[in-house]
Amino acid sequence: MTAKATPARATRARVTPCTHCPLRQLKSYREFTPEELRFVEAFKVGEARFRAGETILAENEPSPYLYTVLDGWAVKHKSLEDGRRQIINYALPGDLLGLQSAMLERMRHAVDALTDVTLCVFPKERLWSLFEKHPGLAFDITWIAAEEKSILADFLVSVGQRSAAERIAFLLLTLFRRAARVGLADESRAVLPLTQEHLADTIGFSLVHTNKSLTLLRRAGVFSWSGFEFTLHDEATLYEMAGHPPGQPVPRPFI
Amino acid sequence: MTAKATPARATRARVTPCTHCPLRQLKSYREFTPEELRFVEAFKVGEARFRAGETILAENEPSPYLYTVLDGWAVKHKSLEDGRRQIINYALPGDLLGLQSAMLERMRHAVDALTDVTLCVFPKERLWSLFEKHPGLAFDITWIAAEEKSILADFLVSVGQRSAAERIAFLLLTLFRRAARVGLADESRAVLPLTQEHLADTIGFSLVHTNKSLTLLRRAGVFSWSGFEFTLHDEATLYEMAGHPPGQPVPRPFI
DNA sequence: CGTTACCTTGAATCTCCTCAATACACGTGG
DNA sequence: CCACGTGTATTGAGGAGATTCAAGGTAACG
Repeated sequence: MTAKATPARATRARVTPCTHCPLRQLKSYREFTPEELRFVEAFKVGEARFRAGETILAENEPSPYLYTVLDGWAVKHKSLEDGRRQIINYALPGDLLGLQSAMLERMRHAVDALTDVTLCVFPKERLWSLFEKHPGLAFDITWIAAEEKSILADFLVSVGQRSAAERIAFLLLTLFRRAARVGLADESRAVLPLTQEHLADTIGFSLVHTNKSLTLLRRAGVFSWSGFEFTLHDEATLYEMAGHPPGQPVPRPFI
Repeated sequence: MTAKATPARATRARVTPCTHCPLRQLKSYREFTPEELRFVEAFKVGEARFRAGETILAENEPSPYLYTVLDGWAVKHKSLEDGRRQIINYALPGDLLGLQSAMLERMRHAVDALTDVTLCVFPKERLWSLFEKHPGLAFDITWIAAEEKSILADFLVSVGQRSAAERIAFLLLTLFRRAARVGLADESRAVLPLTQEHLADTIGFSLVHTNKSLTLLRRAGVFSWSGFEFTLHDEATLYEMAGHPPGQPVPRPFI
C-alpha cells in the first residue's frame, strides 16, 4: 500500500441534489425540515471522487472541507514512523469525514479510500452558520461524534481485551451490520472490501497470526469471506464469539 | 474493586457559582460571553459528590444529567461478562461526563470515581435549549466530543501497535500533561491517582506483566511513580518512549 | 508471461499470560 | 496492643500465544 495523495476533484456536473439523496430514503435517518433541507442543499458545494487507495485526508493536515460519504468505503488510520499502523475506524455511506480538521484545526489521522468513493463536499467555513441557524443540524453532528466515540470505545475494548478469534468476529459482525444499516447487505450477505492486512491492522495482530486465526474461524463454518464477499451462516454464534457487540442504535441524524 | 453504585447526592448548599469557577481562570479555556455565562449559571442545577470507587454513571443506564468534573479524577470503562475490563479514558477537572446518555439515550460504558470527586450537574432536558439559544456553547460541546475521539484514537494506536513499555510511557505522559493543563502539576510532578491495576486495564496487559514492564521502565530512571506521586525526570526521553504523543491543543471550550 | 498484490503455511523465537507465593501498608475489632 | 483481613505491589516458573522470517501459491493485469 498505497497510492499517493491526490487532490479532491470536485465534480459540479452530475451532482446528486440533496432532495434526491439516496441515503435520506433510508428509514434509519430522520427527516429534515424544509428549511434544513434548503440549508444543506446550499451547504453542499459539490462532490469529490477518489479511487481506491487514494488519500482523502492526510494526517496532520488541515482541510477546508467537511465530507460525507455518498458511496464507497473509506478507512481512517494512523501510522507510526517505523511503518506500523493502526486502523481507527471505517467510513461507510452516510458517515462524516473531516470533523477533526474542522474542529481541531488539523487531522489527527489519515483517511484513505478503500474502494472508489464519492463524497459530498461541504466548506468548513460555513459550519459556524450551521450551528447558528440550524441547531437541529448542529445537534445531529454532535450526535454523530458521540456515536463514533462509542464505536471507538468498542474497538478499544476489543483490541485491549479480546482474543484473536473474538476480535475478528467482532470486526466482521460490526462491519456487516453497518453495511446492512445503509442498505449494502441483504439478509446474510455483504461486500466487505477489506484485505486481511486491513483486518490485521484493525485488530492489532500481525498479518500472519490474523490469517491463521481467520482460517480457524472459517473452518468453524460460521461465516465465509473471500474475494470481499462475506456470507453470514450463523449470526447467533458469530454474535457469541464477538462478545455481544451492541446493536446499532437508530441514528437520529444525517449530516 | 469496588463500591456499589450510589445515587448522586446533589448538594445545593455551598455550590461554586460559575462566575467564580476555578476552571474558567485557566488560560486554556476561552472566555464566555456574559449571556453564555448567565445561561450556564442557570443550566447548572447543583453539584454532586462521589467518594473514590463509587459509580457515577452505570453502563447501559440512562441518566437525566450531564456532568462536568469540578474536582477529582474519574475513570471510564467497559467490563466483559468474565471480569475482564478495559479502561476507555480518564476524566479530569473540566472534562464532560454523560454526553453519551444525553445523545444516545444510554451509557455505553461505566464511569467510576477514581478519587473523591465533585461534579457540576446539568439536566439533560435543557441541552436542546443550549443548542437553540447558544450555538457557541453547542460548538464547544461538539469540540469536546471531537477531541475525545482524538484521544480514544491515540489510545487505540497505543493498545493496537505498541510494546508494553511504550504503552506505559504513553499513558503516564498523557495523563501528566492533562493534569498539567488544568493546574494539577507543576514543572515535573503530579499526583496520578491510579493503581497498577488501572494501568494494566488501560494498556491491555495483565497486571503481572504490567508490573514487570513498569519496573524496567523505572530502573531506566526516566520517571518515578509511587504512592500516586509521579515525578518526571527526563521528559524528552519519555516522549521518545511514548512514540511522540501529540501535545494537547489549546482547548477552545468549557462546557 | 512476468510483475504485483494478496493469501497461506511452517519453524524458531520471544512476549505475555496464568498460577503461585511473598511482602507491605492499612484499618478494624478483639 | 496485637491479630486479622484487605488491597496493592512484587517476583519466579512454566506454558500458551503472537511475532518474525521464510517460502510458496494463486489470481489479476500489463
